[in-house]
Amino acid sequence: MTTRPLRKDAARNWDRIVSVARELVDAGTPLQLNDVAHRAGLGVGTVYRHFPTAEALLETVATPCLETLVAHGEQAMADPDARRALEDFLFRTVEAQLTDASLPPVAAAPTDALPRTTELKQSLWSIGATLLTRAHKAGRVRPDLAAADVVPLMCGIAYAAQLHSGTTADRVTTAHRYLTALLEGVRTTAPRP
Amino acid sequence: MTTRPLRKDAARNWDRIVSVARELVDAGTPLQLNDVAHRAGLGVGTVYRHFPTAEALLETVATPCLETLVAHGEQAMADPDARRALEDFLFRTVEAQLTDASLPPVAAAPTDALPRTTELKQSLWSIGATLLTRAHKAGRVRPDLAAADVVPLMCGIAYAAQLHSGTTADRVTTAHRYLTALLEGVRTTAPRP
DNA sequence: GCGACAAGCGGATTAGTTATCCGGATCGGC
DNA sequence: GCCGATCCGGATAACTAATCCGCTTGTCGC
Repeated sequence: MTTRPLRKDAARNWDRIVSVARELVDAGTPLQLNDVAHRAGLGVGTVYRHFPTAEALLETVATPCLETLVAHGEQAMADPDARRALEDFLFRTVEAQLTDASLPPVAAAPTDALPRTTELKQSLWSIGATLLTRAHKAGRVRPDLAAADVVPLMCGIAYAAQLHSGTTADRVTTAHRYLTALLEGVRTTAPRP
Repeated sequence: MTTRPLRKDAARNWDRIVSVARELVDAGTPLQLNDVAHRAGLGVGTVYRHFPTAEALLETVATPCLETLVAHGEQAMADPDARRALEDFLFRTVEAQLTDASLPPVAAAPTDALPRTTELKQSLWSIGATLLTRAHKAGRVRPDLAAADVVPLMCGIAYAAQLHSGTTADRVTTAHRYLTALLEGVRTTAPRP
C-alpha cells in the first residue's frame, strides 16, 4: 500500500513549495497558497494539487519539528529521574512552539489535514501522559494534573509567552519561568522559603 | 469636545448591529460585517460607517464585559486579604474569557481599534499589577511573577482550557484547576502534603 | 406646521482573495 | 523515439471585503 514515488519534477516542485512555505512561516507571514505558488515560480494549480489547503502545507512544514519533539520525548522516557524527564520534555515542547511558528496552530487545531500529523500529535500526547504518570507514581508530582492537561497547558504557556513583546530568546526565558512556577505548584516537596 | 449625540435612527441601527454581533459572537460565528448587515436588515454601508472594521465591532461587543471586569477588580482592591483579592480577580478574569468569546481576541490583540478598549485594557493591566504587588508586599506570593506577567498568564490559562473539549462549565473548572496550580507554585507558605 | 440642510442610509460596484479545471507539456518505461 | 501516465500552468469562477455616492430621513429654526 506504499504509494509509488513522485515523478522527478513533481518531487522537485514539492520541495520548492515546502521550502518557500518554511521561509514564509519563519517570516511570520500567513500562508496563502497563491502567494506561495508565485514565490516558488510555479502555477497555482501545482501548489493546490500537492497541498489542497493551507493547513496541509503548514502541517507538512511542521512535521519535522514534531518528529524531533517525539524523538526527544522517547529519549526522555529513558531518564531514570522521572521528575527531570517530565520537566525536560515540557520545556522542550514549549520552547519549540516559541521557536517555530508553524507549531502553535498545528498543535491547537482540533482536527488535522494530514494523517501523519494526527499520528505525531497522538504520540506527543501519550508521551506526555506517560511521563506525567511516571513522575506521579514516583511521588514527584501531586495528582492535581491529569494526562489530558499536559499538552493544552504547554500550548497555553507558549501562548502566554508569545503575548510578551521582545525577542524570541526573551520569550523562551519567560515561558521557562511560567513553566517553573506551574511545576512548583504541583511538586510534592515543600519549596524552601 | 463631546461629540453630539447620534441621530435617533442612527442610534437604533447602532444598537441593532451590536446586538446582532453579540448573538453571532455567542454562537461562535466569526464576525463578517456584510453578514452582520444582512442579519440586522441594514445596508452594508451603514454597518461600515458605524464600525470601520470587524475588530472595532468586536471591541464594542466586548466593552461591557471589560467594564464589568474592571469594576470587579476595583472592588477586589478593597479586600483586606491581599492574597484572596488577587485570586478572586484572576479567577474572574479567566472565567470571563471562557464565558464570553469576544474577550480572548480583544485581550490578546497587540493593538486596539477603539481608544476606549485601550483604556479598559490598561486599567485591567494596572489593577492586576497593583493586586500582585500588594500580595507580594504582604508576603503572600513569591516574587517569581512580575506585574507584566499577570494578563498574559490569564490569557494563556484561558487558552489552555479552551483547548479542552466539553461544556463551558467544564472548561471553567479546568481553568480553575490550572490557576490554582499556578498560584500554588508562587505561594510563600509550604503546601500541606 | 414647514422648509432647508445636515446626517444618515442602502446596495450596486469595485477590489481582493481563494479555489477549480482542463488543454497542453513533461517524464519515464519500452 | 514513441506512448501513455503523470504533472504543470494560469485563465477563470466563486466567494469575501470594502467603497462610494445618489437618495432618504431626522432635526432645528422660523
